[in-house]
Amino acid sequence: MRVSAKADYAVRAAAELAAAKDGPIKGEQLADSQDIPLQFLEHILLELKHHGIVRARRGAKGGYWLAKPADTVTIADVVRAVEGPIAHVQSAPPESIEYRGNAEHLQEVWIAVRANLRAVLEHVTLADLVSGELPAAIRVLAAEPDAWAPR
Amino acid sequence: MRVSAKADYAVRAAAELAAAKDGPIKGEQLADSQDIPLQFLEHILLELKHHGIVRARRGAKGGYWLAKPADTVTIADVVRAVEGPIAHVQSAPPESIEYRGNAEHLQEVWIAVRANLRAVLEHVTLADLVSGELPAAIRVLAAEPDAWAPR
DNA sequence: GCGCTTCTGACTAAGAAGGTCAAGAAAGTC
DNA sequence: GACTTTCTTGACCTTCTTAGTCAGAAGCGC
Repeated sequence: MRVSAKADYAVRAAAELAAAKDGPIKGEQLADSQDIPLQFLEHILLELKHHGIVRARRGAKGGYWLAKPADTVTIADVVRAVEGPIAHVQSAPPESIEYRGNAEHLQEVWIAVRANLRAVLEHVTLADLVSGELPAAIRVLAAEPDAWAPR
Repeated sequence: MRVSAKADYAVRAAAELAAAKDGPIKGEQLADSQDIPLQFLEHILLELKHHGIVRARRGAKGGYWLAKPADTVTIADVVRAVEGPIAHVQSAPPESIEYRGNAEHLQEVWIAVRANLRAVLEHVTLADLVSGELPAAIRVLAAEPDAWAPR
C-alpha cells in the first residue's frame, strides 16, 4: 500500500518529458530537473521504453521523448510499467482469490480498493499533470481538508 | 501498491475473531480456519495486540479476542497495524512532499490516491465484513463489472 | 506442579528497493 | 574515419522487507 521511489521517479520523469516541446531530452537533464540519481533513472527510462511509453535515441543529439501524446498516457500506465499490476494481493489479482469462512467478503473489499485506485491513476494523464488541470473528480478528492490529514 | 500476505492474513484473522461469539479463540484454530501458517500468524496477532486491536490470554483456556466491538474496528486499523501508514510515497506521507517543476501537481494526485484508499478501508468494519453487508458506496464499487477486469 | 497456550527473540532464505560501476553500441559532428 | 555524446546493458552492492521457522520463557487454569 505504498508508492515506491521508482514509481515516483518514473512519473516525475514522464511529466518532464510530457512538458518538453522540442526534441529529445537527455537523461542528465531529467535527472537534474527532478533531482533523481542519474544511473538509477536511466534504468527506469529503459523499463519505460520496453513498455512502449517512451522512445530514445543515442548519440550527440540523442535523448528521450514520449512515444505517445501526453494526453493519452495515464499515471497508471507509468506506474504499471515499473511496479507491475496495481493492488495485487499476495502477488495475485484480487478477482482470482477465493476466501473462506468469515473472510468470504474480503474479495469484494480488495476489488473496491483496486477500483478506487484505478479511479485516480487511470484518469489522470501526463498532460493533466503538467498543466495542473486534474479531472474534476480528482480535484474534489484532493481539495477535501481531511485528505491532507495524517493518520 | 500491493497488499502483502501479512495484511491479508491479519484482516482474515480479525474477521474470524469478529465472528466469534463465545470466549477466546486459539491461534491454532484461527490458523486452521483461514489456512495461515501458525507461527507466522502468532507474530501477526502479537502485533495486533500491541496496537490494541486484539487482546489475549495464555494458558489452558487462553486465546485471542477483539479488544473493541467489531463494528468499531475498520480494515484500515488492521492494515495499519501490520503494514504501517497507508499510501506513503518513498516512506514519507504525501502531504509532506514537495515537488518541483513539471511534477508540481503530483502531490495532489498522491493525496487523491490516499483519500480513495481511505474511502474504502476506513469505512468497512470487521462487523460489515463478516456479515457481508458492506457500506452501500463500497458495494457499488465492487458491483461494477469493470472493477473485476484484470489490466 | 502440570499441561496448555501465548509471548518473545533469534534466525533464515529469498526477493525487492534503491542504488553504483563499467563496458559497449549507436548516432551525430567534424 | 575519428571523436564525442548519449543511450544500453549487465554485473554488482547494501539494506530492508517478506514470509516464514525454531526454541524457549512466561503466564494461566486446574
